[in-house]
Amino acid sequence: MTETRARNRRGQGELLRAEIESAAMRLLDELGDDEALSLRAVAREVGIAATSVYLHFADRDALVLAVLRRFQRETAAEADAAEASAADPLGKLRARVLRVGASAHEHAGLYKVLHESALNRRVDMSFKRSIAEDTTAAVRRCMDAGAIPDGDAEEVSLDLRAAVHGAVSMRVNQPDATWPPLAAQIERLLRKITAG
Amino acid sequence: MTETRARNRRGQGELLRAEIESAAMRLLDELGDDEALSLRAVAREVGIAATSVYLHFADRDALVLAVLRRFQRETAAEADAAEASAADPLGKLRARVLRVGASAHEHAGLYKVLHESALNRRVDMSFKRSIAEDTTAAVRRCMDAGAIPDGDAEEVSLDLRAAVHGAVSMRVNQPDATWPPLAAQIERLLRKITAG
DNA sequence: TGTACATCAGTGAACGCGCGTTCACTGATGTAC
DNA sequence: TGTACATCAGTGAACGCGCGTTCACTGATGTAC
Repeated sequence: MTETRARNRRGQGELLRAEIESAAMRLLDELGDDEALSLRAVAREVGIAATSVYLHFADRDALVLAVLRRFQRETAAEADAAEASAADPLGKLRARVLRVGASAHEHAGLYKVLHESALNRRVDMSFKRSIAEDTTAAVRRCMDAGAIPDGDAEEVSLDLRAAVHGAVSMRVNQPDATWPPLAAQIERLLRKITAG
Repeated sequence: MTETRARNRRGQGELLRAEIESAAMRLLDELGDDEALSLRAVAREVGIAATSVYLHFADRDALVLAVLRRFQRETAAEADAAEASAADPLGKLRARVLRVGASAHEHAGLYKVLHESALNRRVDMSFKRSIAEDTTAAVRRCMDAGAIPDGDAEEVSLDLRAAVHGAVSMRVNQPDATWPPLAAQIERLLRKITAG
């Protein structure tokens, strides 16, 4: 907490940027609310002066956005990896959706900030779109392969994302209630929603 | 805004309570975030001194909770009325779910505060349960009447609520994106999720 | 090899802000006599 | 019918708080000569 932090060597100033981003990511995941994240708390966590954050980020929003972009990038990469580990199109879709759901559940706070915070009203977050598009593509491949009944891939993808988002959101927002396992519910929703 | 407000007659002090609650409800619906609601803003809206709020509410949380209880009560009543206006069990379930979805969509901010705010972590909000229970009961009546395949009513109800919550939440949190009509999506989800 | 100096990494004091809440109070009004 | 007074509805000043952000600064370090 109050331990002193060695100043970075000349030319290594960018290291602090990464430290600040990581600390903000940790705090945001705990808080689940971008407005509750204070720059001063981030600075305290890292062990620097509050003003040092401005060496690397224009303002608080810029810091939060950097964190969210990173979370989105990591989630997308995990989903791609999960998809790659399955053999057939339906297995790939299932693996992708399960992985996205699990990532969201594991990083409840970040998930909330990304999808439920007031930032969505204030700044452009179109970088979120890629996960939706990847899911739609996986649905379409299932249809093309005849693994699920043919239909409107966009529509099925939308229904699927809505259902998974809802299942995750309920658990994330009421963590103290008792819930059946998320994975089982997601598999069931996938089955029901992709059926003709 | 700054207009003067006549003091209530003796014995009519409770009238201010209702005015404060209504103003808070309006503001919360706009803000969609309980932490963004300031007592001083409520007082400004009503045209009273900030301290007057304490005549009727112990603190800010008490005011917010009063608003949420009222929103929950009104939504439940609307859902009951919608259900009553349909004839058969499946029609009743459909009417109920559509009405709950529409209420949420119409009062996006209140919906967010009720279901997505940090209040859920901090205080007891078990009064929310009744809407879930009413949905489960409606599902069970459909099963008993043979209107939908027999099965685990709790499970079907959970899936249905998750899906509807997700469909609403996406729209509420990204109001600027383009979305297909909510009602059509809810009807489709209802069909898919209640099918055996 | 020595040294002046530009640059880099980071600091600390200070600003104004709106907030929740406490406290002692004011002044109109209904009522007991 | 008149009046003293208790009660009710509401006020205004003040508190301490943590916040985002600005600004002038410091001191170590690498480098040009």
